[in-house]
Amino acid sequence: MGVFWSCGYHATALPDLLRATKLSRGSLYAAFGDKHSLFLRALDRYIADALTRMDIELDLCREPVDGLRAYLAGYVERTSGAEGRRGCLLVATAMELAGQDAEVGRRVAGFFRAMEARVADALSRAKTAGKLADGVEPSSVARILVCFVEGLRVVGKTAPARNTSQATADALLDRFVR
Amino acid sequence: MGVFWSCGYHATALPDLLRATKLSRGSLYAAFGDKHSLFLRALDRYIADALTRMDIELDLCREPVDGLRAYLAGYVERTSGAEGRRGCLLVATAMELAGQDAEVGRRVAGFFRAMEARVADALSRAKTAGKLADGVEPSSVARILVCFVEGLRVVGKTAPARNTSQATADALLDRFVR
DNA sequence: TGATATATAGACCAATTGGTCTATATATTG
DNA sequence: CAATATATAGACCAATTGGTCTATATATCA
Repeated sequence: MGVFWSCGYHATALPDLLRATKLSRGSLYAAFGDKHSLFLRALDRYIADALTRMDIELDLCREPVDGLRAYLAGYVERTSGAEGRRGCLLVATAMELAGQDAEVGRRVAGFFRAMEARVADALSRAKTAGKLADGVEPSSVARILVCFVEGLRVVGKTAPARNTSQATADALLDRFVR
Repeated sequence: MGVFWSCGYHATALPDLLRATKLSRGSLYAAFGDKHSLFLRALDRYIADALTRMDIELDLCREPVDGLRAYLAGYVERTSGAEGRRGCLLVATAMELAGQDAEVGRRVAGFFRAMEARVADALSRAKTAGKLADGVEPSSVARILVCFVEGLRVVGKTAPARNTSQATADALLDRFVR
């Protein structure tokens, strides 16, 4: 997964994968079929990891607004400095392959849907707890936040300062919570 | 430019470029040096186009808030349906190359800076005109909007409906203007 | 131990990559 | 018209691509 993450699909060559998996050519093809299948497995793992992390951050037991803060803080962390420069396998894949490769496209779309649903759920809980500003619609704000964090990943490629990104995320969320 | 836009840097092969430029191999190399230089030229053109378009949308003579609405509407347009699925050369390049290729990295960072400056300027003008909500800081909101539109480009790869994206953009801007 | 299954290294393959070069056309110009 | 400059098509190149296959180790197990 790491190689695809760092280099992207096309720029990852077989020798890179052999080095990373410590497998021989034969074993790799026996285990995964081909490069594309292996990539799909890596992408699935990346997506699963991201969603379980979200589930932790937006834990149902927690104050929903605290969960959203944690969720945004996580993105700030991963999109600044060196981590930011490394980028995101999902966003890179979305841009590189989602338009042309149907199997990839489905996964990418599914991820965005799943992420949006989780954020919307947290916002709904915050709303019933009376923590949202007037006229804030969970489903709509969920879409805003998803776009925002994915945009952070893009801008993160220029390795921005953590403080700046954190302040930006705070400024955004503050318009929705009370 | 179009080929790189549709396919990305690595996935664009020489024959594609020959077909697109209607040049012979020799002429292409005589004119541009190599694939990388040609790509840089395409990227520069794409960036220049994007910035002049912004300058039109955010025209100084216009009401600044109207300008911001036009700017967002333009992104909504380009990130939904088939146009959305095609994606954005700049975002794709940011994800594919910005981390590894310094020349590309500089251009990408420069573009984000230029875009943010333009948005911040429009917001400043809106603020002095008393059109912004209380406590809205132009520089901070500019960063928010840049992240948002770049996020739109990412999510746009799944070809979302125009109405949804437009409603999302409206909901966001409405939090900042009065 | 000896027999068998599994994994390894790496030779090998056709196709494609980015890039160079030359012989031929096609304009341009005197 | 002839002479020259320019652009063309496409042969050619070494390197690399994803992928297959075989001979050799290395375990596993009776």
